[in-house]
Amino acid sequence: MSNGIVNGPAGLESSFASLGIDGSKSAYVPPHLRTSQRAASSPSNIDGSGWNDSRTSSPFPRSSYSGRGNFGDRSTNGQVSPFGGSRRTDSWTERPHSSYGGGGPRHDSGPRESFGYGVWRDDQHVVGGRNIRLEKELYGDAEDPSKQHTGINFEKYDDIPVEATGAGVPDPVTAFTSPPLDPVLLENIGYARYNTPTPVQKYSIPIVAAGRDLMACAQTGSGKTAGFLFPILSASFSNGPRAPPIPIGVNGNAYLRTRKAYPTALILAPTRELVNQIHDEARKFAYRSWVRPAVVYGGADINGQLRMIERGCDLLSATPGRLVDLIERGRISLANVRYLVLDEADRMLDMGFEPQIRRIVQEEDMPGVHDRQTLMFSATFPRDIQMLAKDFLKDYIFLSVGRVGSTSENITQKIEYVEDTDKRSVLLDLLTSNQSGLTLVFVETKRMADMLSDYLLTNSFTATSIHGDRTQREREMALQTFRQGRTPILVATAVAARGLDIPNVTHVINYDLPSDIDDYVHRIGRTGRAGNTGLSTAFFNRGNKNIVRDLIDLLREANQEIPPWLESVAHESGFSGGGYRGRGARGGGVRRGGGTRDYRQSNGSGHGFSGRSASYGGGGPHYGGYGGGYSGSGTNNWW
DNA sequence: AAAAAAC
Repeated sequence: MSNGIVNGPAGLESSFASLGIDGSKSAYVPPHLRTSQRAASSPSNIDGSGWNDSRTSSPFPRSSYSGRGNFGDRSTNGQVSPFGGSRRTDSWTERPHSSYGGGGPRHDSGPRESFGYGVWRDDQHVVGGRNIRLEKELYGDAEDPSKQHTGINFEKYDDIPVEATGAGVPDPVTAFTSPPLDPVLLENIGYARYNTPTPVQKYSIPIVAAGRDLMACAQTGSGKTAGFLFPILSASFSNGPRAPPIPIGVNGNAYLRTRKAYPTALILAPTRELVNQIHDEARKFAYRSWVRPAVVYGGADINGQLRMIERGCDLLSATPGRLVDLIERGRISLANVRYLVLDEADRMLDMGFEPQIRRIVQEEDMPGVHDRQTLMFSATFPRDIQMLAKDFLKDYIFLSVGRVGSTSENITQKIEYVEDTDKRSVLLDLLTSNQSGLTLVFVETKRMADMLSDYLLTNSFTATSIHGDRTQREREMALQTFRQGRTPILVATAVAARGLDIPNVTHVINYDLPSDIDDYVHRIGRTGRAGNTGLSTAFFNRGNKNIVRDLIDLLREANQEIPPWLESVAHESGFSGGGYRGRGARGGGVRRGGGTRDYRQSNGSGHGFSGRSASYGGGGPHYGGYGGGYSGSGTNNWW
């Protein structure tokens, strides 16, 4: 597999095209020359300063401030809207980017600039016309590997065990149809070439549509991002924004009073790269609608982000710190939030993040738990985290969904005994023997990430690194060149462990094992994506004793070979509950018999859950037999 | 002890 090394990435080429550079004839740009051009085309360059901002570039559109639709650009809207979706607009979209130049937000949008963007006006959804240039940017070409996706065209869907518990679980849908999905969203789903809903989507769409809260266990690769974006966007398209909380027109014009954005949906995630990834998805599915997706995170120029949210901020993806900053500055209000999503929720609620989340959700102006819908997603959901999470949820449905093709089938997990002093040379051996696909190497410290990537470069391996001490620009560059196969080896700290959806990662190497088994689960989840196989290799030595019990349990669950020496180490470290047990509060075995379970289902919880969680095996034809406990499924070694 | 996340 070429990894796209040979064929220049389409995104880069199109950026070159807009620069007047013929990218197609010089696919390779030496690293030392790459920076300025690449920086300009970086998908996360959100400084908004002109043409080079590929993600927010074009057409920028109407503000979603408190008064959206009540004043201001009404005349422009009027000119755009009548064309609806049927009118071809190619000629308009071929304008050179330079017409937007000069930087800064544009408030004087002319009619043609609104193609691709709709508005909410007079209590109606006025859908924007098509914008072919934007479509190419959002959806790429079918052949472009860097735009490929999870969640398409896999027959294995029907084999995946699903368990939904809670009172009154709605029947799953079996296809993308309208209803229940908004027709505009359906068109966007078509543009993105998603054909069939994944299991998590089959359930999340009706659950969210029914107004229910949700706690969902699902791996990256199971389509969970679309799992929350689809129902949220669908309902938003139909219902429009909430009325601004600030009385308009005390003096006839609230316009001047506030530059505050009032997002309808807020999505929180633990790393900057992850919110970026979510934002990219949101842009695809919000196309032509009134919903303006926005993204804010630290480490990047805040002024560019301010300009971006001025141009519209209806569905906001954010890391917690920067969001709090913007709230303090009075530029974002959460008063209009209808939907709150915590992605990688177990991380968001663990010790490091929980206070910030609590502040955002409970101590700012966000509507209370009964006046919003709250959705949580994660690949792992320890019991203690479930207990914490219920503070933010109301009568929720717990959904547990496997991956496309069980993880045990897709990922071969190897454990090698390697002393610290030998790790480097063993790594070189591994890399030499494994040449196709992308390799992700996890280390425990930022310092080690630097040292190791430097060592690999010295030994003629094209590697780069990503960790929290690198600048945001460097981080995004590393991720981008990795995705494109230009640097097919990425040395990473835990920053890259969760959620990142990178096609073609064929090998995950745990150069240093994490001390928490859930972290291990997240890390190896970067490979073995839908329809592909993946290899995971871990270097183990006596310094990793703390994880040995959980690791053996996990390997056994996944039907993996367990090296005899590993059992020995486990024996050495003793059986009695002395083994490391994570956060202590998790019940029983770590993998809990084949899936993370709704803690409300276990006996003795004494929480008084009413309505006896109705274990649900799915009403659709494909889900028979997957009721509580997965007892009916043949292969159920997933988690 | 380390990593992540705001300036």
